[in-house]
Amino acid sequence: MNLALADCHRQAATPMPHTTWALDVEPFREHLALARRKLKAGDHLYRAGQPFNALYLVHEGLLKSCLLSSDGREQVTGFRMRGELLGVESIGLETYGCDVVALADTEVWCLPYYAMLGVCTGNPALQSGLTAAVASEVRRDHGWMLAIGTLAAERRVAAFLLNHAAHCGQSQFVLAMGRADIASFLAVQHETVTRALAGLARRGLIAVSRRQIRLLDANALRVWVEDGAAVH
Amino acid sequence: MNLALADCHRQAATPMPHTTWALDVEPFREHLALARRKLKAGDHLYRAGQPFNALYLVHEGLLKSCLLSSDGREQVTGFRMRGELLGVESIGLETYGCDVVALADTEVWCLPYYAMLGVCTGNPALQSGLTAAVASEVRRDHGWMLAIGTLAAERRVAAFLLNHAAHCGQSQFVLAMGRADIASFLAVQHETVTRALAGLARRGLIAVSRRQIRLLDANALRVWVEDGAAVH
DNA sequence: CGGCTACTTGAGTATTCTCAAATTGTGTGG
DNA sequence: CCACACAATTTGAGAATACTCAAGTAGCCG
Repeated sequence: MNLALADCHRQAATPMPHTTWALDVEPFREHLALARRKLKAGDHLYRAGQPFNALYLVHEGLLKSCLLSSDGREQVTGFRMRGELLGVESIGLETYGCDVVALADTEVWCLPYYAMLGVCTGNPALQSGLTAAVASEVRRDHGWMLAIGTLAAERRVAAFLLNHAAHCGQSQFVLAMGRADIASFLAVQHETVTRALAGLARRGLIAVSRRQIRLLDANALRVWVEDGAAVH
Repeated sequence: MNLALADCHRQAATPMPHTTWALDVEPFREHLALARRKLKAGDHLYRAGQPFNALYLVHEGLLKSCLLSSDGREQVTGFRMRGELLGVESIGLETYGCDVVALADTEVWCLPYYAMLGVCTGNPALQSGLTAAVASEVRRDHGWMLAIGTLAAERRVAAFLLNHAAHCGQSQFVLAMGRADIASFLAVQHETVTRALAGLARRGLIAVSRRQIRLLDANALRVWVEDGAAVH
């Protein structure tokens, strides 16, 4: 059963679209007490090196996951919003493999991993669903590899906005992440993100004011992204 | 139990290092007849759109997986060699989500997915191991996102070579993939790969002749890659 | 109202891309 | 076994994108 029904307190100001949940937690809820955890912008959900013991399902807010290499390089590997899973990258490790930081006020549901596995025993569909959820992370990452490998900076930013709009279910939204986070994720510099947004606005495809974004014509934007690739 | 023991016919010319298997197939072998499949360079293991029904464990050879977008952009999302799993990105889908092509003469073991799930029922450790294998794919992808997002072209190529050498367990090897495949994977142009290899050779870090590569000093190479990142 | 951080903008530079051509290696047929 | 066609790789030169550094602006928090 989808959890969207549980979400009956949404505010009129922000019409909540139907949420697609990465994982159906109801079967687990029957056996486990799912703790909630609230975070403020800047708080860490977990850090690389801490004992891995739980996955998290985002109920509200936005988080980023960051990978830090031994020599100090840093990479934002993804953003997660309502309905998405966190921590799957660390399954099979003893400690978390990256940092996850809230970018806005956030609430997550804790899914104690080993307890989950216990519930899965005797219910193959559950574990299989978990495996599928992890696999979909792989596909998501491959999708971004495609974007980063084949699109110029301005089109990457456009693809990012389109993706964000699709997740929000809205063409107008406020980016909780800063330019630097978007830049890291898209493998460009933060000034380049700024200029890309300005460029998209100049083309009449979007309206930008700081973190407030509005897609003026999402379809035209998508066509423009794909057109650039066709020029060969 | 590790399958490396089964590999007792290796040729003297190519000393086979201890193979780390992405998945322990012995428990499955007890219940399933694991078919083998041989491919020649250029053959497809599977194509996007074909019914998803099996994972594959590479026993010998090398393959690439490619993602093709609706508007014609193409991206190599990874290379897989002995011991590595293929098809995990398609778990949860009805059809495979990308193309996988052999880059050399290759042999894979077929792991019929739904039969595997059957075997996993009643053996939680097995399914949990499969989930962990998928999760490690996520980590691998994040590692490459880090490299692509934070390293200049020449250093990306160096990182690629170091990774390849580590997988082979040798500092001298023949790349089965062409410059274009490496280029797509690393998000640069194929001429850039050529120039990067020439540059690394000029620095005395490697020796290159077509696809024959030799790391003259793997440690120095690694230090050089990480040094470039430290300049900030 | 400071002081701070995030964002924007500009100018010059550097890396990488693009396009073209030359070279090398490979496989095939004579 | 050689000649030839083809594919992959290399190299060069100029152009373009994106980066770097620096300065200025704007919003936010205390």
